[in-house]
Amino acid sequence: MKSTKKYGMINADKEGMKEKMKCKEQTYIIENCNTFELRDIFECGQCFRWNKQEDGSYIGIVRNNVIKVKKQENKVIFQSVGEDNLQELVTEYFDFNTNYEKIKETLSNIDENMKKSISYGKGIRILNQDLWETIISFIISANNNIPRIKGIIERMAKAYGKEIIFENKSYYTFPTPYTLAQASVADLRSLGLGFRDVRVYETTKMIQSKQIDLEKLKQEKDFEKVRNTLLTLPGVGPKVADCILLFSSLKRWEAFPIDVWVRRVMNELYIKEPNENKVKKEEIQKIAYEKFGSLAGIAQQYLFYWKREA
DNA sequence: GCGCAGGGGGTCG
DNA sequence: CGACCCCCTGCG
Repeated sequence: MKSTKKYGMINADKEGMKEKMKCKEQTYIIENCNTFELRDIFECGQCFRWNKQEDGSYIGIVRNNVIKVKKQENKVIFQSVGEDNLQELVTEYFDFNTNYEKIKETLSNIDENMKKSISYGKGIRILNQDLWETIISFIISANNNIPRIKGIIERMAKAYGKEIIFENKSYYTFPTPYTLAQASVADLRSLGLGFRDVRVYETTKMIQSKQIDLEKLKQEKDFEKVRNTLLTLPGVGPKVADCILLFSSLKRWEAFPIDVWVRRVMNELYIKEPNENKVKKEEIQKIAYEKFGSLAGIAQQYLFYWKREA
């Protein structure tokens, strides 16, 4: 592993502050990197701000940083412009302190289905994404499709985030609760949120005012308490709550988001009810815990990715 | 090519 | 259990 640092600049933010943010240009390389496939990580449905480039690399925005990732054989190369130390950021965000080889082994021993789905999505890692960003992103995901979700988030970032220049192109950070709270319902509607405008507006107000304190929520150990708190946010129902629990820095692998794809695959593999719509969520949940235990969320991700792509 | 219908990572009332 | 915004996609 090696790491280099240079210093560059990005432009001032949109709040009219004249001083320029100091921004590091960094590179970080991991050799012999197991369990890391760009496509598996970025296309398995957990994130919305990574885009494939023509050369096969991916560029994404993480906190106040733009990161480019490419893979060459067993080597992963990260380049960034932004505020944070790249090595620390990457370690946390890509969950490098977790041993996925071990998790895959454990799950593979459960049954043939898991074995197959893992060999399909062998490079998946569950990202530790910013809690606030994950909440808003998955509220937007309700009854929506991925290209449109991505478009909405990009427009929100462009309107309320900070600009960062990376390789002569502009990127925009995800808005903070404070900056997004300046958007009216009509502003949000004009960004294309549709009926989700009120939900995002009200959730933003609740978080910005600390009526719901995300920092405190991160400290809370009790799973059901955290989940129930999330469920008080407008636009957050059971499925969205479970996505937030699983894909954010809350990092709760016991969360098991059930959408139409998961229902389909769970029914097909384990329940075998002729009419899959008759299967109750509670039953799917129960079977998931019996089979996968505290790794249910990760198992879900392999199954979801496998069935959806195939 | 262009226009149009169908539907989508659910939530809420 | 139906409505919900609006883009994206696919087909004619």
